[in-house]
Amino acid sequence: MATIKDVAKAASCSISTVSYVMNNDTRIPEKTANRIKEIAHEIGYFPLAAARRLKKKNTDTVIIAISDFGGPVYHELLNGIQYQLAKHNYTMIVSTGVSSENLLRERSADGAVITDIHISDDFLLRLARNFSPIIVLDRSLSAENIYNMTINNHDVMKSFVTLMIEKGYQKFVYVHGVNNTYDNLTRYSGFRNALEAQKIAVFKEYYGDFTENTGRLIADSIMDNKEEFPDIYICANDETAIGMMESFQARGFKIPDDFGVSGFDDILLAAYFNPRLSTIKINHFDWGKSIADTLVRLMQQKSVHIEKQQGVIVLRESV
Amino acid sequence: MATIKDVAKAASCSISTVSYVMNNDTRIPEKTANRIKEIAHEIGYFPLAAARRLKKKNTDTVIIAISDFGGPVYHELLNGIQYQLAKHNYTMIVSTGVSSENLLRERSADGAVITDIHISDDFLLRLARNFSPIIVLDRSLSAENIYNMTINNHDVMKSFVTLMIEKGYQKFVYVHGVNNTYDNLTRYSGFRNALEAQKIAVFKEYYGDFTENTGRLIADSIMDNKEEFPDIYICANDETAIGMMESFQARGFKIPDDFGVSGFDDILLAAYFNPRLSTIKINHFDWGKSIADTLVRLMQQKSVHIEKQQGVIVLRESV
DNA sequence: GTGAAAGCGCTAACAC
DNA sequence: GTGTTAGCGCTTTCAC
Repeated sequence: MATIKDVAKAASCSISTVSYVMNNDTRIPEKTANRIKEIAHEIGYFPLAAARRLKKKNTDTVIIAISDFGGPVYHELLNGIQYQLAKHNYTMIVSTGVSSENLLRERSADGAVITDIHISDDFLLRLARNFSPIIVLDRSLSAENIYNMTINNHDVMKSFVTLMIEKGYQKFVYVHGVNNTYDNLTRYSGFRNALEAQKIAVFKEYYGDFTENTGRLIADSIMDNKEEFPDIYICANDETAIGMMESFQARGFKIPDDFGVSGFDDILLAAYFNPRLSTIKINHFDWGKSIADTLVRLMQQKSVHIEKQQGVIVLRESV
Repeated sequence: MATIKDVAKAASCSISTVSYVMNNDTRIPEKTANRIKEIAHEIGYFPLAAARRLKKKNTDTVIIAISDFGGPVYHELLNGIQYQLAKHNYTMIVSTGVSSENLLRERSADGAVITDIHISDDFLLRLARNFSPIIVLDRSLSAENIYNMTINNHDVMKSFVTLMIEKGYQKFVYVHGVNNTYDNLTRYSGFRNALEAQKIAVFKEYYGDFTENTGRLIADSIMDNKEEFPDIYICANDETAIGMMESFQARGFKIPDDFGVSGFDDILLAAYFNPRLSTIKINHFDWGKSIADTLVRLMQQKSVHIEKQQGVIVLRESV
């Protein structure tokens, strides 16, 4: 493997000169620099990350720990983060499961974004003693070096349900996402609060997992068991809502005539589905960008001002 | 930041003893080892990746360079790779765009899997001079240190189209994915070859990009322009096929009565869509596992035997 | 403008 | 069983 020594030898100069050139130090005249760059290119030399990191004490890298590579939501979020990070010349690496824990523990990056429910609060709290900054998207966790950049799930869901009550809906069902997750819990409590404020009881609840497929299964079981329909199904996210609508429609039900269905996220498909899905729009790309900006400022020891990412209500045809 | 020195000092031993303990060297008696582990844990010490990598000349890490975080296909592929890599105690990192190139050039891993059309052949060829192994999934590239683990797109597509001819279909349309990609080109040539073998001319071709949304747009434009329908639309992948079917059905067409539609990949939704989509099944999870196994063997300098991942024809209702 | 040399945090060969 | 030490490939201070 070619090292800085090989280049120095081939260029008959010292390794420090090569290092200066590789780092575009202006002290080296252009002519010399170009000659050395050419030699490096020819040899196929590029500085080894491990050596540079050890010396410089930074990695110019950011870790995004996600729970899963699927789903239309992460997609846009990751694109937004990557887009903005690239502007600041940071390298982004995405990981799941045990890989994330390895990378974090060994401090393979200068900053981290966590949205993986499999990583425990304890792990993060320990990590934060030796690692900063950590931005969490999937929980509310307070400690030095940990920053929360969540969505205003509760407030926007409460507004949405209140609006549905004003539109005349009375019997409300909530279809949960993965239980005990921050997103599900906060959306659910917004839902409850809206009903309680109007002294309306919850008609029924179902338990899903944020996927289209489980949405289909829930609707199938409702129809199979001939359960009574509410006025509206408030789903924890769009995918669940779309899965349910697919099953209901397959057996001839009309939405919103027979009952309404709403989602959360505003994924691409939401606007294309028939009926077009009413939902709460989260601009995941923008969210990603602001996460990246905040992370970069934190890594540069600059002050940050964090606000919750705002969801906005999008009324279409399904309610 | 806590280093090995801090632990040694706190434990009143040498840094080598700490190192042995952290690496579970059996020379250190359990009692001592536990004491030192406890101290390390208390201090919050964990070996720094950069230092270890520099010394050991390996990273125990693998890079997966993808072009995009979206889509149901990558999802399963990545899960399969991660699943199998974890068994061998490798850490997996996923990256896109310029991040991938940075990581590869700086040799931040011991092996790489490439499925990102934005990375040029030239880049890989240069990289392969200083980096091995590299497994490519999205092209056919022959050089030392580069290994191809592609799908038998051509052959299985040819078999599928031949079968369709036998079923009586005569007028064939091909709906392309992203042009010039390996997957699209090889599937298309399988399609062409099947027709040529039976002296059947291609009825028409459309140009998509592997997405559901573009599939919808293509179908919309076909109907808007009142273009003549073929007997069957052979789509480059499932998402395109499903997008087209959605649009056709929205305007009252019946599949397969009015015309057939086929896909490629067998994504989860293919089996749930109405009509259930006939397609060519790629088991992406298994593919991912065998990619991981091969990569691990290569990193261990063991011999490998590579075969193309086999697609299998799945006939359902849409043709 | 260029070079010599220290040292980042770790592993492992070698010595005892 | 434990400690001493060289050195991985770089960056950067300091000297000239």
